[in-house]
Amino acid sequence: MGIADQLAVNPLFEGLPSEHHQTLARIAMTRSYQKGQMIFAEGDEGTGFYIIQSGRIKVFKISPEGKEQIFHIFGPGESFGEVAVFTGQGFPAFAEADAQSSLLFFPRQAFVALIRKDSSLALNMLAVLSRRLQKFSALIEDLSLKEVPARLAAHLLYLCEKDLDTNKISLDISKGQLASLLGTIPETLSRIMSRMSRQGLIRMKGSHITILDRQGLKDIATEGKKLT
Amino acid sequence: MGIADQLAVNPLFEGLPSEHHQTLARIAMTRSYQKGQMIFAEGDEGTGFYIIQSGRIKVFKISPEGKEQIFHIFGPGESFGEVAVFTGQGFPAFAEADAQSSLLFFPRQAFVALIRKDSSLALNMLAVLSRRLQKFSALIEDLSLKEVPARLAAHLLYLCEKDLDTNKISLDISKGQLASLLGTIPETLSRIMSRMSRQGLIRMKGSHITILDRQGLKDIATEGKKLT
DNA sequence: AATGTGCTTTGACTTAAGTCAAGGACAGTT
DNA sequence: AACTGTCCTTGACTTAAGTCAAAGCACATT
Repeated sequence: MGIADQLAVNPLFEGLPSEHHQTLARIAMTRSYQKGQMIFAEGDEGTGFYIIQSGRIKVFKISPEGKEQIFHIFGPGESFGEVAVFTGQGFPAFAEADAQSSLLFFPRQAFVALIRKDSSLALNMLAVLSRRLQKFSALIEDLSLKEVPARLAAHLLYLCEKDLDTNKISLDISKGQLASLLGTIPETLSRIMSRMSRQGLIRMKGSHITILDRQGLKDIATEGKKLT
Repeated sequence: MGIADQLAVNPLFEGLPSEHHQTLARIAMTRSYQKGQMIFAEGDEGTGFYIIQSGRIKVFKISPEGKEQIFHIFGPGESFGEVAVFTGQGFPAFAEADAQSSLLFFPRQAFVALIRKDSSLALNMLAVLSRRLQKFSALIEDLSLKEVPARLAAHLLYLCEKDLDTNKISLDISKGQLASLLGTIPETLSRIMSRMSRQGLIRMKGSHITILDRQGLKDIATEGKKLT
């Protein structure tokens, strides 16, 4: 499948005339990264943004003490680094390959020129950023208003929605990373997971989790119900 | 000053041809709100967005227990509620007038039609949303990676940047609201402020704060230095 | 000046979650 | 099968920040 065909099915570019997909494919540059390799650092000049062809990218910040908060882990088809393109300031966070990854890089100038010409592209980009803003709102809400058990419960239910009708989840990230994604540390996550197991809310076996009591989790996630 | 003239100096609309300001002024509707009046609730359908002519708007979320996290307090010239326009989903938070306010409401359909025609408007909107995303990133970072003293120190320095060269700040919101903005509660904020006073970092007199040791605050805000 | 109402501060206490340190479990390699 | 490194779990302890309750203050109104 050519690059233009990949772009045609991407939410950012869907609905655009196919000659625009051609143009986009021409300005895009393919870049490969090893697991653990840094893509950009916080403060780096935002010379463009990325779309993931394959692999997985972790976007995060680091505290002075070295603790890391993962903002999001992006997978194939998703884009990141757009914000710096439009603010003209540096990247607001770090990005690192979480697995061997292949990315498409869109240079800023060329992309902005395109967006100027095609207002559908602009609206698609507005939709993508707006949705991200919503995600961030939810994360802020969780971090400041909810305790770790609630955040975990919400996250498990979220993961479960993807492959609905089954109650089995297989984590595709390490528990340490999950902890960072939830704004906590591995020890705390581990303790809370065993409490949830003991209470019959979930069953855990390595990276496989089965949800046993959906309602129970929902109560903890949204109703402020406590986990004993 | 007519509405079109106000719009011409708004970051969202600057640089646009003046006939577009006319058009925008035609589709905008003026709405007034009393202090404490709700503008929209979380989940409400996003039928448009707002620009503040005068007054002050608080955008926030509420936990099941009733605790509130303020996302942002917007003042004259700023816009809010855009996200729902582009995601097509409901508003992700509550908005309430924090003072008697006069707003301009831009209905979704008409505004999207305009954005379709004018790519500069689209790019301005992208810049506004991107900057908001950056702000949110910073808030997430603070909430998960930093303690309350660091958040307060950063906020004081931020307030101070606005009216530079003087070290005096006069809070235009209550300390309770400041606490909520920082993701904490009034009691905790109060204690930390008196610790900062005792250490000679700030002087406090009602809602007037003087920064005595800028570097000291900076160390706490960014270097993970502790407040004894 | 007196009263009341809504912030703000302070004190004593509780609690969620982080730190430090020690074992386990597990996967891949030799 | 034994080894090695990494990740996960558990336990004992510390700490930041939240809760509850009681003053204290300040400002507006009568």
